[in-house]
Amino acid sequence: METTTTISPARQLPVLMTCCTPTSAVDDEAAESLAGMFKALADPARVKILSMLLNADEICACDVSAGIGKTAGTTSHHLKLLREAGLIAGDRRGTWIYYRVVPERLAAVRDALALG
Amino acid sequence: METTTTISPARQLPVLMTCCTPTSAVDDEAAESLAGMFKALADPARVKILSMLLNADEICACDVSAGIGKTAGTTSHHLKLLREAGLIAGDRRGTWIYYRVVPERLAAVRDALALG
DNA sequence: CGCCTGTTTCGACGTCTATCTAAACACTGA
DNA sequence: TCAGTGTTTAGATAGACGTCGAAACAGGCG
Repeated sequence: METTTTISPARQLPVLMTCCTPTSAVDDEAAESLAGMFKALADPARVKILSMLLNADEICACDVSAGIGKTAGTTSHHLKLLREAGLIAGDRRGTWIYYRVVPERLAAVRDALALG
Repeated sequence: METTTTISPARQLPVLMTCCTPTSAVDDEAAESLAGMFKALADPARVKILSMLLNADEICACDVSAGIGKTAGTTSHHLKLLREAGLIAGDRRGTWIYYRVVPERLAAVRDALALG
């Protein structure tokens, strides 16, 4: 066992970086939280939903099911996961529910991958 | 069933966008591929590994196990997943294997989340 | 060559996840 | 109020995933 790490401050970033220790970089809670956001995106159906939301400012939930080719129940399940991850938000207007992305939240995920 | 989507060209992006259809935005293969990259990041242990790699230019595989607090077998498993996703690359130099991130690949994931 | 250490693979186990059907809930409109 | 449509939840099932211990493999070193 030998530690042979090279520190590169220029590559450090605020989200995935905590300090300068070569071994452990993020604490357990941060890793868990970050992994949770990635997990919310780790499904083709949810990627499709997100891409629909990125192409249109907002979409009716009634269109999502057909858009991803899944049952209404399954679609509701995926929307719930994305909602719970804070990546999308929906509000009911009369009969239908309209969903839209939460840009700040999406930016947070993106920034975690920044290379400085 | 009624389609009530609003198109916003300014928000369209090259990765998650294919055309202007409000329902389906990315094809199945693209969604699958993108979801696969997110899945590779959808675990606290792998997030930690990536953050270690972002803080240091390269790290010895022998340090990863202690860094994430997992068995050698489990650590090898996670490194393999990250390697197969193309997010990290490792080369053997003598006794040890040194890993480093693949910036272009990481940037690809990041760009998929771009809001334009 | 044989030993040692680092790394990977294997087999197994428990948990989580995606998916469906069917039932329950929410809201609108007559 | 009731009927109809959109949405969510419940129950069930099949598959994927994380984890471990132990065995197998690989490369230095005496």
